[in-house]
Amino acid sequence: MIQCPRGTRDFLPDEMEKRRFYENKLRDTAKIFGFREIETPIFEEAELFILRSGPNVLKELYAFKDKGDRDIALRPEMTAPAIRMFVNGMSNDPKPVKIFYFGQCFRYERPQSGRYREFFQFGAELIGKAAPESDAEVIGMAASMIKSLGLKDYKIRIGHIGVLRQRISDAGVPAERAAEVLQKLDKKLYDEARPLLESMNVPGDSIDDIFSLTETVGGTEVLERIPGEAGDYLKQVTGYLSAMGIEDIEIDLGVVRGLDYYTGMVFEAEAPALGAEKQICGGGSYTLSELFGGEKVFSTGFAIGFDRILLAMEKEGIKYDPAGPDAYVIPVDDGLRLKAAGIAALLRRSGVSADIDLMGRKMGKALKHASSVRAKYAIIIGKEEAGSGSVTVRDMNTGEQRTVGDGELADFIKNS
RNA sequence: GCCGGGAUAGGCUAGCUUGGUUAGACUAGGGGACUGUGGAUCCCCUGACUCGGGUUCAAAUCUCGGUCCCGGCCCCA
Repeated sequence: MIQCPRGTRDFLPDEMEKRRFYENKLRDTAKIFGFREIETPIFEEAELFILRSGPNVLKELYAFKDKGDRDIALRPEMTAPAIRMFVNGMSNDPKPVKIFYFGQCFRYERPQSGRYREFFQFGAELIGKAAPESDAEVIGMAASMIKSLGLKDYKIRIGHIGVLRQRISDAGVPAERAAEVLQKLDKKLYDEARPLLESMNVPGDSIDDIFSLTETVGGTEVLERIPGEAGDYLKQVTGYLSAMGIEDIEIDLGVVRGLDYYTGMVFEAEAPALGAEKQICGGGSYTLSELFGGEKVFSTGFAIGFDRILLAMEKEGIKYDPAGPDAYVIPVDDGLRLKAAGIAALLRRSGVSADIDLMGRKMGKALKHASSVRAKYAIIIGKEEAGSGSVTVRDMNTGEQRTVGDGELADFIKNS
């Protein structure tokens, strides 16, 4: 037997129906916010991702040479492709450009719960503006998406990478070593960060100052403790969010987010029930287009880990019930199979989902089968009714039956 | 990449400690009891020891390695 490659999954019909249902909830929310869907290739030139994330991403990239000796990589995320697309084909579109995408991404990592080698991301980018108002629009959409799925136990945290970068730079950390420091701070590894900073001749009171900044966590009231522009900026962001009715957010200047290209506001959402892989959404404002040969354009975006958020919903007991066909057509005997095929076709032409017995089952077994495929109605094609151009319709929940003329059948089912 | 725990029909499992019947049950699927009425009951059938090597008269069981899953570390764009 050949199994799925490590870290990949098959989606059986019940699972697939559920995924489509929730994907479409996310799409609907994005459209309501005025975003439009795009699609980019599943593989790109490896260079694209190296430009965005640095050469160390290579070890977790599905990268290979194609037959034309091109360096290709399966996409590990979709922000870089989206911005590449913007630079190539949308840079003169009216601003802001608001786009969203849904698709699979690939990372060569050790799989565990909520982490696959092939996984699905839903993301959006607002390109052409980075201001409190547009940042709030993006955060607000992310929050609406999570809510639209019905997830209850989650937390959204907003930070500002600019203020921390500035403080580190002011303290005398050379620019090329900032990432090292930020990485320790992201994990709140103060015991490791302190000697690191000391080795860069950062004075002790500056270190304490940096640490306390990353510990600025709480409701919007902690914004009072953030001096200067960044504090004002976040105040405005939360002001807009509040006007949009979004209050359940936390300020956390310890939200660092790994990459260099984030410039200001950053945010993430987590579902605590998921344990180690609890982050379900991450984003912020950035500039990336200039790396791909375009003009420098400020953008704000985020991505939702679709697999993880479904997992979190499952842990909360959110159930999805797959639907069955509206009608299941059963001929009473073999002489009526042609008529049954005609009735099924009639229903389908009218937009009623209709399944039909193809196994040659007898009445009893056929009804049982209709029940197990969750049909709403069984359409029984019998000799007696056939004479008068009608069929028997059985409500599979109540067991009630009535005779309906062939011509009225589709409307009868649609209107029920 | 590192540490640890697992894997028995489509699903859920018994058996493994202490090697020895035809690998058992439940569920599912197909058929029948029942020739035009389901979710009940009964009967029949289908269907599994993750893969490969080793030990042994004999391996689901002991052992080594691979694969995959799970928990944690690293990473997490």
